Amino acid sequence: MAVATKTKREVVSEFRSAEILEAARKVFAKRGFDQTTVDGIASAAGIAKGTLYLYFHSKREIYLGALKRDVLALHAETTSRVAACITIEEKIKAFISTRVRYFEENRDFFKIYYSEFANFFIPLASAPKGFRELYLQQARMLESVLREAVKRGTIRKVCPHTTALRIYDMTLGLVAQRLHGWSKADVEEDMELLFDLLWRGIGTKDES
Amino acid sequence: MAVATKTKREVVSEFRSAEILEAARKVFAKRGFDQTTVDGIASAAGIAKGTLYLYFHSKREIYLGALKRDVLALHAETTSRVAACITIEEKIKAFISTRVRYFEENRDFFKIYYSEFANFFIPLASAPKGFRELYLQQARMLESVLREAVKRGTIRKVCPHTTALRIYDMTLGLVAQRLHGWSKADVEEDMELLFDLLWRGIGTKDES
Amino acid sequence: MAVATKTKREVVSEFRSAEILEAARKVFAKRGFDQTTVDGIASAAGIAKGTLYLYFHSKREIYLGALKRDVLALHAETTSRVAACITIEEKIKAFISTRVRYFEENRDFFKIYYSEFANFFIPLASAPKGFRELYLQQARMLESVLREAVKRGTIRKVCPHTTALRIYDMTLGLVAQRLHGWSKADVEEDMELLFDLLWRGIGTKDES
Amino acid sequence: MAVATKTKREVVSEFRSAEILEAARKVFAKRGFDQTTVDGIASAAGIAKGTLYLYFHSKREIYLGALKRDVLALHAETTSRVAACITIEEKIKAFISTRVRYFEENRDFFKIYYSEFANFFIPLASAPKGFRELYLQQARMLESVLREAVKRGTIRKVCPHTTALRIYDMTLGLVAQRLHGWSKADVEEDMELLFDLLWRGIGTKDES
DNA sequence: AATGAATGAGTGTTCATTCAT
DNA sequence: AATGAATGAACACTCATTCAT
Repeated sequence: MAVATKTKREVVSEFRSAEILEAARKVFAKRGFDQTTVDGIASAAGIAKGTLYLYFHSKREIYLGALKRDVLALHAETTSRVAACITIEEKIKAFISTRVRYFEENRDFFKIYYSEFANFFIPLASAPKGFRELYLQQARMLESVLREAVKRGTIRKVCPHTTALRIYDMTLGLVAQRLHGWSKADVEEDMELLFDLLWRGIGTKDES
Repeated sequence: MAVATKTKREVVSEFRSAEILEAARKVFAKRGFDQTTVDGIASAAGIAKGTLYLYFHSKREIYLGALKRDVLALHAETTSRVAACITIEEKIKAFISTRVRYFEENRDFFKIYYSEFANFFIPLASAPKGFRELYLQQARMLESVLREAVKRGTIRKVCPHTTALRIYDMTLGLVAQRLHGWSKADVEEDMELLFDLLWRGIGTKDES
Repeated sequence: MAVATKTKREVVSEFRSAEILEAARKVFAKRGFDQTTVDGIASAAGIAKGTLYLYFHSKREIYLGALKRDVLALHAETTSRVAACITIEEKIKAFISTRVRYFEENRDFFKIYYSEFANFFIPLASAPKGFRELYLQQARMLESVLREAVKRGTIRKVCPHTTALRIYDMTLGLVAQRLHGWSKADVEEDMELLFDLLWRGIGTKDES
Repeated sequence: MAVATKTKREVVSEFRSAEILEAARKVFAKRGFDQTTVDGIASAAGIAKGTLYLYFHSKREIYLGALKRDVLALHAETTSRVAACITIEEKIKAFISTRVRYFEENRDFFKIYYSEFANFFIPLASAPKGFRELYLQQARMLESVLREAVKRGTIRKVCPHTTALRIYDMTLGLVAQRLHGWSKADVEEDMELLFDLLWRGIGTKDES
């Protein structure tokens, strides 16, 4: 029973935490870290300010919490979908589409993710310690996919490291520009164009 | 003589402004807009806080001033170098190399530029009014270059708009990752790889 | 119980507000609006500066709050006491004595009231919007008393408007000079002399 | 020649001082002491801020200077005009009319004078040291006129001290209300009514 | 567990005064 | 004498965090 009680408490607690993080994500996405007030988060979450501090130790922790779950989820999903593909072509497509879709469905998350990414040189008060590494892991995963493909001769001898980073950049950039409304095409088309550019290059030699 | 005096004052004034902006750029690059204090800028510039307000009306104005000159300079230089090239190949290379070099030589500027770029969805207190448009102009310039090339058949039928944005993304990303120390190659090599990826694609068909 | 709790909170809150206003009145009376600092009010009230802002939105609001309650109380009391009298003689005496006594008992309030009154041409940052009207109301009330008396022939045909203003002036002046220590007489005597001057004039014709 | 030069300098200097004070009076009358900036005075005077400090040691000194000359002039004129009259009736009329006219013609001065008067309990940063005495002198002058009249039996046995203060109050009040636009009558009529009230009282006994 | 009142360090901006030219 | 750039203390207001209830 003690176990049951504890479990129930934990469940309730986790539920509350999740609620708070969801509210926080909205506010952080709209205002950024510095312009977001703890009061704002509290009222968005519909709870008292003091209550926040029962679940998190600081504004910074809330921020990281709001990022972390999604980052992990996104990375896990990306990794597993890429792994599930067989050909290099499919793997790259999976990488791009998983990320783009996740971001499209979680725009608030994207805004924070992207902002954080761009602010890595500016060690924000908000800056997580091991987050840099976390972001990099995805590029590394893609990198190893490319390395394997190069080794097998499935693609030409590109530098897996920099190429992975370029794909990473373009994927993020694609989502960003879509959010800005700079793209009128639908997601599928945008992703197709991105992949096409990547896969075939812009040379004239063998247009299909 | 009146002219000389006036000129002298103006020169001194402009010199001071430039000094302040240089100091401000450093601080903003290190801490970001919100975490930067006016006191911090003042002491970095080696002047009293009140003196700042003789040259700028607000922290925001200092920030924009710190961005604006370089943004305009970068854009002007990019545009003129691209225009000076004849072939599409050279034009794209010029676009990439001008920007990458400028950023490499003005790292503080890059940090602010990139951060501002990534925070466009988050209308920061610092957010300039027409800055979004300014950034976009560069992509548009590149876009028209691509459109022309497509029309002439110099490159295959890519979408000029999205392709331009991709190039923009990758260029910024390249610099960002170099600043992070994620690239051990020298700039030339990194740019070459980027251009190569862009130009030839990652397909195996005609490796040289 | 919910009601009780709410009431308790409200009571505490109102108590705090009142405490703050009382402290504020002292400080404003001693230093005037501009020379009073919010820190000064806070420390006079024995609370932290931030706490002030839980009860008032701005220094100005504190200032107005410190004035308003007493202004309303004074005006209400004056009006009701005057109304309770029957003869014009009693009414005027009531007007004078109510005001003089209230001010004598609330000297800090008087200083602010008087200062505000004298600064009506100088639209202070502190200047309330409808306060001018509020002050004027009292003169108008007295004016209508005088008008009625003139109509009934109880007093001679004076101009009710200007006479009311003169009485208003002299009443304020009396208190002011007493506060300055320019009068050695007791309040009753001072008021009696004022009324006497008013009522009989300074002519020699029918000295009693 | 040395004398001449010095004199010339002094003349120029006094001329500048006067110009500054005139400009200062306008600004102080419009904004009050605290809300007036030295910059504001300088630009109203059409000179550089630093130049002000060649003629005055502080903002406070400018303020006092802006008051002092007029106060002395007003007091001198009042005293001389009252002295020039023979009957008590004329003397009182002269007291009132001299002051009212001076104020009507120097409204900026009045605003400062009145404001300062009302702020005597609030020892403003602006508060002059011997100014209190200066204001009081006028009342005392009038007081001795009244005392003499009482002694001679020209007026009834009023308390000269308090009566003088009442006349002082009403005179100031009259001007104040005129400036507020609360009086539609012309100056002469307003003064006549004031004197009439004073002289005959509001009793019904001997209406004329 | 939940609250929200209380705190006080921190910030952008103003402005009287000084001083080198 | 005249200037106006430079100064830095001062101030209103905010907000992350704490804690008594």
